[in-house]
Amino acid sequence: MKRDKPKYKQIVDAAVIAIAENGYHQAQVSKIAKEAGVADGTIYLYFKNKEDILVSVFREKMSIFTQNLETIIEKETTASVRLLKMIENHFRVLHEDRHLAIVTQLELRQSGKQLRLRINEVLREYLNLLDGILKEGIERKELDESLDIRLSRQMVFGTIDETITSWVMNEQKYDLIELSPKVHRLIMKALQP
Amino acid sequence: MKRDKPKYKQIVDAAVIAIAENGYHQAQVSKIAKEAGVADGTIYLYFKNKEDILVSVFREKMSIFTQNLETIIEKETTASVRLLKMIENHFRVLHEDRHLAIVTQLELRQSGKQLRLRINEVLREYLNLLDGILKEGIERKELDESLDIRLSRQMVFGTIDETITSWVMNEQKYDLIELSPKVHRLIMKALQP
Amino acid sequence: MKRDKPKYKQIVDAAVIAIAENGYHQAQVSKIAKEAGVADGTIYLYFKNKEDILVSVFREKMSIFTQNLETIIEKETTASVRLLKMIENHFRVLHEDRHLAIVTQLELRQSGKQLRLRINEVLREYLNLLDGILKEGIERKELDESLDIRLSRQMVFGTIDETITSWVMNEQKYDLIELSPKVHRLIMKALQP
Amino acid sequence: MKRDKPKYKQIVDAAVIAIAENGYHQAQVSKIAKEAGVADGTIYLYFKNKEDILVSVFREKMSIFTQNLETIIEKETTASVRLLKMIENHFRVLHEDRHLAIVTQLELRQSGKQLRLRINEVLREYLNLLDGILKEGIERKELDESLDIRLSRQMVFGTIDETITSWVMNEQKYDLIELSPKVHRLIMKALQP
DNA sequence: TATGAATGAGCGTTCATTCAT
DNA sequence: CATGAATGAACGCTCATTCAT
Repeated sequence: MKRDKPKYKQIVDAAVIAIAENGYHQAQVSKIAKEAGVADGTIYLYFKNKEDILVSVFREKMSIFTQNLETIIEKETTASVRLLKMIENHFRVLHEDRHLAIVTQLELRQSGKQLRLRINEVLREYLNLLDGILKEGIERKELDESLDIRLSRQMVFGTIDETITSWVMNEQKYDLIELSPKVHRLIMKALQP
Repeated sequence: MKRDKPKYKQIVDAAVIAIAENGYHQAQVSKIAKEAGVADGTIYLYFKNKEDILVSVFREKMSIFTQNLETIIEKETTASVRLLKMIENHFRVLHEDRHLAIVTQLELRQSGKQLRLRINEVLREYLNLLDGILKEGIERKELDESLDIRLSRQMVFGTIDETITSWVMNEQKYDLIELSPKVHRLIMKALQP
Repeated sequence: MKRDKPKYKQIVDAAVIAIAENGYHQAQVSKIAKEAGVADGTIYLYFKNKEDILVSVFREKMSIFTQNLETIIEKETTASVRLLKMIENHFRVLHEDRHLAIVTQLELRQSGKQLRLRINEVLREYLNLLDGILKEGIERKELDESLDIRLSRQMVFGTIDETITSWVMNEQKYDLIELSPKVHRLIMKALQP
Repeated sequence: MKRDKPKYKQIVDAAVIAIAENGYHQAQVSKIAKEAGVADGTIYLYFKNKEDILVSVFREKMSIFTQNLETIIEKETTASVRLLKMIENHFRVLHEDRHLAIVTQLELRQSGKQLRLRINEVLREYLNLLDGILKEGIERKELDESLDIRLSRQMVFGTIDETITSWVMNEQKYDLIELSPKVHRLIMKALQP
């Protein structure tokens, strides 16, 4: 409820760790509380219920991607570079936070339908930015004007998502970031005029 | 354990319906048993535990995709047509079985890490066939020889998967099958020399 | 749900003992289950929830009073004797079951409003029989015809109830049954023409 | 602990309102504090614990009945008139304070055994005055000399209490005060020589 | 084989009370 | 005196699994 108090972020971060280390279904509220160094009851001063913690985790962390992407769109002008930076950003953030990668790619997807829907609302914002990049790219003739926006977005996001999930499932053995140019090249080939 | 007895398939089919109609977390063993028309205890004569039912659901249903894809590879010779037929097949099977679509795209993903790993083993077989198509296409110069197989596979599967999930989440409002040529065209652009 | 199975009565009786010995708020479901010699979960095969156990306790036990009173009304013909037998019956049943007396007079009254209302529905049946005795007594000129039925019923039941509660609160030190004629005489004086 | 400070009465009054409006089990300390316009912690400067608040509520409010009854005994001389005035007083006070009526007749009875015993101590004072009226009435031959004091008291109080509870449960739909003469007449018939 | 009654471990949430400020 | 953020113990209920018949 009080999202600016330090304890709020403290609990969100603890939740990421607890879920990553124990799995979604084994991340009991008491474990999150212990990880955060607060009492069980304290959780409920900052969150309505357990689902609220999980949505908050997603919203707080997803905002990193969204904010970075907004900055990228401001700084860069071509669709191609914007997409490259977007991929790099997406890969880098998750590469640098193993726990977060596990949580977003594997654990949070185990949530029930209700939670999934609320998570998708948050994701929508990120995808809207991606749509914007694609639309502007088409207007500027940088991208193939016969492209279907929705389908293109699904390809871009689906490819990125599948690449990361594969990497997480392989226990993050290889370097994800250096895949960026290859992924970018593949995607651009599909999108170019 | 006895996978050929009719009751085995009966329970697997009941599980698909129970999960699709109630959601993963509300598909209790007793509901599956009732849907199958057997007693709760009977389930355990055919399956080791609940997870075993779910893995079996995935294996039995995934084999439809795999078998169809094997036939496609036999009949068709070019990578492009094979991929088109593969997309069409994938879309058609799920378009014709609403329950199965919901289960594979949404519900089964809510399972724990252990189950997901076992499901991925089953999926591997399908992806291996896809890898084969890509490899042969490259050898025959039909596809860009600089392609990274894993990355390409992730793009193809990621795009297909994301497209279907979007469709399911939109309550299957539009026609999935007629998206096939557009998805195929997009993918081929990325893969072509 | 299955009220005729022996385990149903077993649990109801266990609940009376558990509540009498521990108090309403300390009679956890697990204590009732232990007292009944069944597992916690078994309770829920026979009762919808904890409230359902408590309503059942009251209904099952109250039916003793109601059935006895019906027999008394059949056998006896005058209002005076019927009331005497009713008082004797009420006192005797609770005198012979210390636990039940504690539960009905003290513990069950601690229940929430919802439960209280449901308990009152059960009690209504008993009070309706009492109303019948009073009405018939008035018609036969055995009782004062200027009596207000509701008020008279409240006096009769209020006096009986208060007498028993006092006895329970005094730790059942004196003999309740032998109070019957005195209570009867007092009540009859008020009701007689 | 400081019962004369204004904040003490402020909290007691807030408790009556909070309990009447929310029910006994939903009248959390925090709600009482809010209703009283003080912080949760402040409650504990004036009361030992929650039970102490509730006993105080009963003691403070019961003193109204007791004081009025003492005045009545001083002013009136016959047992019959004293009882009539007592009934009228009891009915009037609760008729004029809906919240208090709900709290004393319904909500406060949901308290645990410990609290009920302490409440009964407070009630004893009132009942002692009633006993005095009855004893003096018998000595003066206004009442039947064969009466058992305790039993008579139980009848008088039981009838009054049951009448009020019925009225509260019927959502205070009819006029309670005008029942006084009828209740008085019924009781006097039982007590008269 | 098939049954289904019985089991019991496991967990999200509430709320009276405390105590540092 | 007053505050209100923090505490943590306590409990009803579910459901996968077993086993006597």
